[in-house]
Amino acid sequence: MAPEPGRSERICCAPVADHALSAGEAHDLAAVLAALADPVRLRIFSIIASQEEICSCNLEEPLDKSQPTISHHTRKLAAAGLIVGEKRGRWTWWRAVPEQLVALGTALSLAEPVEG
Amino acid sequence: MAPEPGRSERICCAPVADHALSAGEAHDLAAVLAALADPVRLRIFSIIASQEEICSCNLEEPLDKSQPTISHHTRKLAAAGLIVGEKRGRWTWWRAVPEQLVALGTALSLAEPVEG
DNA sequence: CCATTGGATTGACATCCATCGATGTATTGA
DNA sequence: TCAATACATCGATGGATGTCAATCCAATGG
Repeated sequence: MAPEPGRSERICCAPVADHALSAGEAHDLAAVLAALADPVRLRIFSIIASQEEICSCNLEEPLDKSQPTISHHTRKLAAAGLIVGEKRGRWTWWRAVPEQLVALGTALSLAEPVEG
Repeated sequence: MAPEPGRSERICCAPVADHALSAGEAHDLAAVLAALADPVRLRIFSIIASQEEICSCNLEEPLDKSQPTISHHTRKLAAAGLIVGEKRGRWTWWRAVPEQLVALGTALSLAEPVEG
């Protein structure tokens, strides 16, 4: 389901404010942040994450977006490792990946208050 | 220094995965995420946040970007409430706003593991 | 085998955005 | 007053992105 299954989008453990990020670190972290930096994707993710699992057919109506648009956004969220989809019968069921979200929160957290 | 000083970009305490975000909540949160969803801005922020304070003149060289580009990015980070600038003499000194980063991390963290 | 349905893909379009050269503005120092 | 400097702003440009209509594909059910 994910377009790039082998691609490692795992976020490293280093908090943003701990040291100056390298170009590579910034690139990887920005990719995951970009996946959430859209109101529609953020709502899609919150709907998926706040439930056990949900199929795409239940996303169009509350978000008032077309089916291709929903498909486009779920694809991006999956590519970022934030959700995973499983095709059962005719429907695709989406689940959130809590580990990736927690890793993102950790990466953004201050290691310790900047000593002033 | 911040282009929209009165604009409230403060992130609410509600984690993304706790409930389905409203359009307004998603809009506000996505705006802050978008500010960090760029490799150059992420590196700028990490440089600023990992030091006490720093002036813009020390950002161009390590990032290999032009002065207008750096100014453009610092403006966006400031608009998102992630950094604040203070003009002292000829230089503008930038400091990170830890509260906003912590608030972002909180908003993204899982409130509690989804009960299966 | 065929109609239906969930949903991915394609193509097109409009918009946003990162980037930089050129220029403007304010401050410093001579 | 004038040159130099730090930085903001403007205008242009190329690339990325959100959106949807049209289409294609796969699975279901008759």
